[in-house]
Amino acid sequence: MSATSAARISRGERLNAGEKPGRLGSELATRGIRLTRQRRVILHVMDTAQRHLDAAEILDRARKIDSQVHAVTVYRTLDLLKQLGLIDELDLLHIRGDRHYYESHGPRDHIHIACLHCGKVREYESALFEELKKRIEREFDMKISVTRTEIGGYCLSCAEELASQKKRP
Amino acid sequence: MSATSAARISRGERLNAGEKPGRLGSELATRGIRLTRQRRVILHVMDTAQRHLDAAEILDRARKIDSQVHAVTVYRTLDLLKQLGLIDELDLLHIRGDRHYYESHGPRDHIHIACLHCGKVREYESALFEELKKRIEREFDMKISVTRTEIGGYCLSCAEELASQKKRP
DNA sequence: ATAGATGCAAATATTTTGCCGCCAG
DNA sequence: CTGGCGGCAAAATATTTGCATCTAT
Repeated sequence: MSATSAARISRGERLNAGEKPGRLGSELATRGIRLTRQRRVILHVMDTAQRHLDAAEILDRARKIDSQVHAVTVYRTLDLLKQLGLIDELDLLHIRGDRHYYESHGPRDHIHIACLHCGKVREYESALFEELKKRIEREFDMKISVTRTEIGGYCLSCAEELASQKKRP
Repeated sequence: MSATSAARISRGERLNAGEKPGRLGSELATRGIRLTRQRRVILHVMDTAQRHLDAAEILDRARKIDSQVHAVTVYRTLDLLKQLGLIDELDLLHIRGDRHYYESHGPRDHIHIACLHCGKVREYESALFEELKKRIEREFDMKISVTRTEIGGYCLSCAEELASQKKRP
């Protein structure tokens, strides 16, 4: 087709050609992996996300930046990032259905703590958990390469809400 | 249809009418939940499983006992058991695709430790993990009702296999 | 120039739903 | 007897694949 790249880019948030890549982009560049226009957009979405997104949400946000991004490309890019260990795939205890959620993961592991009622997810880093991992590596003769810990319960405000509903339903 | 229950039951493993219910069956009975023929079969499969099964595997095993069991019923029964908190739904880090795996869960939590190469899953109970949960409950003012910890790595034999392949591919 | 990416459509895979007849309690 | 269940088919959802075309390097 004859449209230029610029013409495809929406009016909202945009990615300048010269913009410096985020963490994920740098990682791919380091490994000599081709950085296409679509990948740059998807990586930007992942790099700047403030919460866990599923594939459809990633697609939505990517399209707001560049309407030409396709669902298939999102899936393929997520696969690539998973393979490289640059993102984690979470299920968050299926609180909101069976979708998968993705997060760009930094150098440290963390535990996901989710409220089963309001769905809010908090993160928690813990020396105790690091200790647990070390112990498992020793006892099972195994080098751990990925961990996923999801804990569900009711946060204080939801617990109160539910308790008061129980009194007068 | 006019076939009797007995006629529908296959020649292999079978469930006698008088057979005492396993843990899951007792739980449902206690709660006054109807125990149909199909549920009995599915609960039996879950109660006696020695490893994590996905829905299709549960269906297969159930059909070996009673060929009339349907996929829909398996899904509905699994939902029921999930709701009641009698089984856990695992993803096992998607080692083997995006299916869900189920296990009847006893009184204690355990951590799942999976080899990313051979797919073997081992379980691990840990006082350290219990301590971690207590600490989280305190720090987040939250009553934990479900946890899921999945740890992936390469077991000793797979690590060796992979290392030797690397030398001469 | 060319290996590797993308787009599109169609195929898979998995799980859910509506409706009706059936059965456990 | 009767309200909850299960069967069936069809729908909904989510993800993957084949192939032709395009593009980043």
